[in-house]
Amino acid sequence: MEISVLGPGLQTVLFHQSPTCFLSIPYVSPSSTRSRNTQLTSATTLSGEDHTFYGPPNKKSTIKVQKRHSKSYKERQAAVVEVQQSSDLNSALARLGKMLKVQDLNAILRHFGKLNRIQELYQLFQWMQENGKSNVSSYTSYIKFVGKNLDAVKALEIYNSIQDESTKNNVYICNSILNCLVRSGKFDTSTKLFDQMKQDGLIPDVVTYSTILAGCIKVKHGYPKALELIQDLENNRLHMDSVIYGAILAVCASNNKWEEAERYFNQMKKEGHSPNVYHYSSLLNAYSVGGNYKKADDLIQDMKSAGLVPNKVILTTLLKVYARGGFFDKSRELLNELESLGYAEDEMPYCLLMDGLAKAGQIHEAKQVFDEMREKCIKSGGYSHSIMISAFCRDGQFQEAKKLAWNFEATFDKYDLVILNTMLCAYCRAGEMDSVMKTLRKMDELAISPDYNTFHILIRYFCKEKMYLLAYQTMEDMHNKGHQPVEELCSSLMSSLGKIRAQSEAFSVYNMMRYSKRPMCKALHEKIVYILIEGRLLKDAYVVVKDNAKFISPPVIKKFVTTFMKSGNINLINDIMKTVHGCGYKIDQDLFCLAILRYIEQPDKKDLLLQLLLWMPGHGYTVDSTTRNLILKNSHLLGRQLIAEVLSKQQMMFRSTINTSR
DNA sequence: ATAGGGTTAG
Repeated sequence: MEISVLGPGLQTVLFHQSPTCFLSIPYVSPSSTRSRNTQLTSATTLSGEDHTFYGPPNKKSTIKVQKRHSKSYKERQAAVVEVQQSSDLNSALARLGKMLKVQDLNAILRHFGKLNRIQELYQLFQWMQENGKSNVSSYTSYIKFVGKNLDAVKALEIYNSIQDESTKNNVYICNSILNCLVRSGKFDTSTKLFDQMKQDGLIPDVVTYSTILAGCIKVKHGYPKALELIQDLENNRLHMDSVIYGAILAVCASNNKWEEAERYFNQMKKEGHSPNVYHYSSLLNAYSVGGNYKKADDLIQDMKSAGLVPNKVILTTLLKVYARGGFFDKSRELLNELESLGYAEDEMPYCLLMDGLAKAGQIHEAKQVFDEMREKCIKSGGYSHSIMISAFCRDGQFQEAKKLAWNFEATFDKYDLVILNTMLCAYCRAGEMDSVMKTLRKMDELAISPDYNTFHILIRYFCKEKMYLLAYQTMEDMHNKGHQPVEELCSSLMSSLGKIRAQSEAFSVYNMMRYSKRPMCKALHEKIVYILIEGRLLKDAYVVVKDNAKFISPPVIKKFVTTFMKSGNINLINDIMKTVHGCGYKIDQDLFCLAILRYIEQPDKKDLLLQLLLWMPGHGYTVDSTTRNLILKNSHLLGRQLIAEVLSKQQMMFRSTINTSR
């Protein structure tokens, strides 16, 4: 059929087996031989488009070819449009698919992708695979569009389903899937996959590095990772380009690294890249944390002399520098300038000034800016409320904070995690239980998951209200979600739970701290042992003592052993003695007495008593006369003969140890 | 013949 499309005049040329003809076969994934064959046919058909394959130069024939060729091109173009517009994709493909080349199908694929026509995207790609009309570019685009439609998992599945190794290592395909992961916030997955790809033979290029670097901007601890990537890039003899510089500058800015940002900025200039407004903006932003207005002003001058005009973002960022630096007169002046330029129509510059004032302790002045915004009817998305509510909370003005939170709810019907946390904080501090519960229900309705801050606010509040079990449950939730509460909060909750006799909950809080990655305060071990003794959770106490004896004071160890001898599991008595002794604790005579009393009460444990008596002398202990008499008095229960033997043996052994040590 | 980045607020 291809022949009929191209016209009979070209048959000989097309089927003439010249070596160059093979060169025109595009790269095809060797994953399926079927794909290869079909590709070969279509490639042969297509090669007619390339005039270099038409043999010796012959002007006349070339023109002729071109003419015929453009006819087929037009037909194909028409078919592309028809497929794109058809209401039944599969039937259109059945009709027209065979005359379309892979690149035509790829164009259709991109067309569907750009219009988010996901269903057709899936269908078309499937058809292309089944008919052996897909290549590396098809995968690249397909993965990109599947990922763009927020289905990074699906995109990853597609990538993982690729069998052929060289396709899997293709840098375009790798970059495409890595970009999907980064954009959907799966940064860790992207870096792990990147490492795997390198191991499997990927040779990354600058695009690969800029893709991963982009992920470092939004992620915490992104800075060291970014440096590692830059190092890796240099080790691979690649050069940083303007895009890479843009990304690393943004990473520096969001990690408060102004010196490093400055260094990269100068380096890029030195290498002949002209910074654009984004590069300037990132560096300016890096200066804002330190409020370094002198550097910021110089940078603006530099920017102007490079012929760039400071835009709204640049000027707003400059305002941020002034406000963070506490230069409120300069900030106000710049805000006026922004107003006259029409750059202060939304709340952002006001927010920057307000936040700067509030953090400098000038709450009243911050509130004035807030009120000024209302007077000027500045558009607000709720940020200014959030800033003022936090400011009031920080300043201890909980009633004001609460009122503003209510005002937020009355004014806006839009919530996100930050405003919910801010409101929660205000309600908790003001003791508005109803509003707290209402806010939590709202959060649940909106399916906004609580974060570290939410949990902390709630736990603190429940503790303050003496609702310790609720605080405990909240902490358990927090822990299960993978957040580690700060130690002070754990420690205070642990003590409070101990006081209300919820000792096993207290122990559970202790374990949350114990098995977190952070080092914990040594005094907590002793604290929990005390609580566990109170709760008669002696087996748990034993575990803590065993693991942390060196942090536990002798009186508490003594209290533990005493309690254990009286009411702990009798089978563990000897173990406890040995362990505590092994930890360097000198066991008092009254403790042995207590243990022996337990054994006398339970004659079936006489073997354990004998073991203890035999263990003692070797470790510097012997029974005193009272205990000895006690044993002898009860020796009928234990076996007279045996007891007499063991006691005399103990005496002999003890004497010999004393003699040896002399 | 397909892949990449960057700016401001809670």
